[in-house]
Amino acid sequence: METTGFARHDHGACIRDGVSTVAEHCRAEGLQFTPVRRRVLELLLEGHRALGAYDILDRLREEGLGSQPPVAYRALDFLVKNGFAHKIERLNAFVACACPGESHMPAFLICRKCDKVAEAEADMRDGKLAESADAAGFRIERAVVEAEGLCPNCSGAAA
Amino acid sequence: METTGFARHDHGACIRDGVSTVAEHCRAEGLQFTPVRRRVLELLLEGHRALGAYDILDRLREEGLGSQPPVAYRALDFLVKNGFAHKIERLNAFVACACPGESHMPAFLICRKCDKVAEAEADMRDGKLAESADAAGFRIERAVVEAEGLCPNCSGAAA
DNA sequence: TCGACTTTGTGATAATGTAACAGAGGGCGG
DNA sequence: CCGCCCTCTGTTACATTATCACAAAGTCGA
Repeated sequence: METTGFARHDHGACIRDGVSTVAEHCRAEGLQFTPVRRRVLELLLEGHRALGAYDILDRLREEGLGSQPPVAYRALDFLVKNGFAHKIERLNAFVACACPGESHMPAFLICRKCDKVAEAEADMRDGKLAESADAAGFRIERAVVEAEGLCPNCSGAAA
Repeated sequence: METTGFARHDHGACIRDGVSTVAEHCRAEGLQFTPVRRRVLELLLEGHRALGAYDILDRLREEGLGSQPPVAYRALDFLVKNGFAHKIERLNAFVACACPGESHMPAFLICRKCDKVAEAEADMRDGKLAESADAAGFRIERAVVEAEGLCPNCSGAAA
């Protein structure tokens, strides 16, 4: 999988595609893609940035879609549980998934300057960590992989 | 680096060594290894478990070493900043570093049953993630790698 | 001893996340 | 059509995690 997000691309299509892909998945699996959930996904897709739950909540409030924390958290839980979004633990924030519905071990590249987030494939089944875990008899079920640094745009502009 | 923490070992020595190694580093670098900081490190070393800031604070309070959140957070900040402890983002909790003072890219194996945490070496400079990052022109500076699963002890006992 | 600096004590508050329960709405068998 | 079940939503209250600001105390070298 390639790391989109930093590269220039047709972002309007990016949002439309993301939403429609998720909508289709929901239809296929009998999940309810309600207005709140759709709107939260759209917000997450805007900008490939991680948004805090309260940022989301503020936007929902402005739009009359809900005003209390549980509204935002429930929508986010739904998206995360079904693989349509991910939580960035380091930032206590959320991003839309780059390939919704596909089961995968996501890794994230977080730019510390512009806060954009790109998704990459981690696949802990190879590499040193897997060896260490095997050696210790540890069974990895999930993994959080979050790399922080400078994205190509910010790397050139200012070190 | 091997993943101690799950293996049986002389834990008394483990704590003593951890504390004295850090003490020495502090002397060498002119850092103040104050009673609060020392005690927090000891608490973290007890059990190879991640402790929340407020767990720490409760213990400090019992012992008359401080009663307000900033006391615990400041000691933890000191330990983390100087590489004597790490924060586990997934748990909002802290663990003592397994090899204090050495600069490294730590990874963590977190048992979801007994909550023990072992430290391993991640080294993002090889593997798929590094390739993806390179391809995207992203410069990785730090990385959070936290694997969750079952440790050897819990894996045998109950799946 | 003085002065600059670091560390600690303390109260207040911000930011993030949950529990619990009542109401709204939709599908479906009767 | 009715009533039931189930999911989703609205809302109050609260729990947990983390930071700010400022004063007091300690450390250390000149």
